[in-house]
Amino acid sequence: MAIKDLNVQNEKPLYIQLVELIKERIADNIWSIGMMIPSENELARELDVSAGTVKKALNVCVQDGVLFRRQGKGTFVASPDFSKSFNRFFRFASKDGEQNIPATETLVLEVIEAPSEIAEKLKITTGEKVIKYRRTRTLNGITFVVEDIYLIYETFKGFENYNLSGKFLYPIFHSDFGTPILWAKEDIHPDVADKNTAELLGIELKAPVMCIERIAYTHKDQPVEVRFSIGRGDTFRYSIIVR
Amino acid sequence: MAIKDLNVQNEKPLYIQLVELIKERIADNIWSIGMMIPSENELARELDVSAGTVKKALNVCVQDGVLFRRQGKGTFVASPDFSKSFNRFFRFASKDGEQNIPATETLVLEVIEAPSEIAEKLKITTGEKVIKYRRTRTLNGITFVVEDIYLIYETFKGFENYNLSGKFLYPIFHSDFGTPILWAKEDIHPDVADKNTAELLGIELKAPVMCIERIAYTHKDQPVEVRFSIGRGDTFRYSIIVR
DNA sequence: AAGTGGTCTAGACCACCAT
DNA sequence: TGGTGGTCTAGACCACTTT
Repeated sequence: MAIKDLNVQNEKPLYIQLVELIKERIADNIWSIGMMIPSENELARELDVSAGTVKKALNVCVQDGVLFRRQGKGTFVASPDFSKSFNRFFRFASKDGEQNIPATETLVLEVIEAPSEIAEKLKITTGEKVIKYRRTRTLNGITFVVEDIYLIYETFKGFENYNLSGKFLYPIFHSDFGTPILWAKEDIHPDVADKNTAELLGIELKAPVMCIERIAYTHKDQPVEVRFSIGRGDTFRYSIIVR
Repeated sequence: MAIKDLNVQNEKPLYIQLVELIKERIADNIWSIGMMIPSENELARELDVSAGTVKKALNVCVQDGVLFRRQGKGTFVASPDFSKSFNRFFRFASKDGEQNIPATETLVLEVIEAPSEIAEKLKITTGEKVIKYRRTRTLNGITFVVEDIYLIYETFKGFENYNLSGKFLYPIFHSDFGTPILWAKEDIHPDVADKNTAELLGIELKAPVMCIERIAYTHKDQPVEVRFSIGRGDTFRYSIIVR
C-alpha cells in the first residue's frame, strides 16, 4: 500500500498531504467511484499517523466533494454531482410539482473532424475525429435547452451508432466506454436567441437565453467531452445567500 | 456570560449547540462585526467543554462565513463578504489589470411611498415611506450596471440628503444609521435591455442583460434594503467546477 | 458481536503576533 | 514572554450497520 509515505519533515501539514494522496488515488483509478476506501483505523495504521489526523483529512475530502461517509458503513468515493451543474438553474417544474425526466430528441449524431475551437478544448489536434451530437431536451411540452456535444472519437468509438432516447450519457460513458466523468468545468453567460435557436426553443428572436459551456474530464484530468448548451432565459433562476 | 448553557442531555451535539449560541450572540449584537470574541480556552472554561469541541464549533462558524480566525491574534466576527455577491461576475477589469473602484452617478434620490412590491419585500405596509435611490456605476468609461435601491425611511431618515459620490453604502448604513447589513439574499435571471436601460448602459435595444434582485438584512433578520440591479450581459462571466 | 464513522476529551508541541 | 490559533496524538464512548 505504502506507495508514498507521509512526511513529517514536509512543510505541509500531514492531513493536507493525506488529502492529496487520497485525491491522487482517485484520479489514478486506484480507488474508483462508489468504492469503499479503507477505514480510518486501517489508514491510520498503514500511514502511521493518528486516527484524528486521518479523520480530519477525510472530512476535508468530504467538503471537497470527492468522498462521502456513512456512519456504521464506511467512507466511499463520490461520483460528481451534476445536480450542482448550472443546468439545475433551469426551472421547468410541471404544474403538479413532479420532477419528471426530460425527453431527448437527437438532431445530429455524426463523426466529423474537430474544428480548432473544439480541438483546443479537448487537447487534441485540429482535424482529429470527434463525434458531434446535437440534441434538444423537452419537458411538459417545453423545449428548454438545445445542446451541442463533442466527444473524442478515439475514446467513444461506436457511440455514433447509439440509439439515444432519453438516456443519461455519463453512465453510458462509464459502463460502455470505461471512461467515467470525474469532474467538469462550466462557464455561463447570457445572450439572445438567434433565428435557429429561437425556432428550436420556441421563443422569439432575440429573447434572452443562457449559454453554458462545459468541459468534462476523466482520469488524469484528461478532457473528453465539450458541451455547449443554450437554455431558455425565462426558465433560468438562481439564488444565493451572501454572508 | 452564561446566558444559556450547553447541555449534554440535548439531542444535538455540543459543538452544534455552540455554533447556534455563537450565531445568536452575533445576531443579537452581543458580539458585533469586527470584534474579537473570547479565545478558545476562555470559551472552553466558561461553557465547561473541552478546547477541541470549541475549536470544532469555531471552525464550523468560519465555514459558514460568520467568523474568521488569525493565528496568534484571535477569532473575529466577520462582515458579510459582498465580493461573493453576483456583482463580482461582472468583469470590468481595465487593460492594465488594475482593480479600480467604479464611479457612481446618482440619477434619483427621493422619498416616496412604497409600492406594494417593495413594501412586501421589506415587510412594511404599502404606502409607508421609503427612500428611492437610482444610480449607475461606471468603470473605464463603461457603465456596467444601473441600480434601483429602496430603503426603509424610518431606518435611514436623512439618507435622502446625502451627497453620494463613489461611497460604499453599507459602511454608511453601519456608522451613520447604526444598521449593519449582516446578510443578503440575491436572485438572478437574464433579460434583454429595454429602451431606457439600453441608453443608460450604452448598449443596443434588446441586448442581453442580467437582473439581480437583492434583499439585505440587519439584526433579527429584518430586511432594510431592496436593490434591483441591471448589468451588461457582455461583461457577465461565471464559472464553476462540478465534482 | 464486530466494525464503522461521530463526538468528546486532555494534552503536547508548534507558528504566529503583540508587547 | 505570554497569549493566540494550528496541528497532532491517544484514547474513551456512542450510534449505526452488517453479519
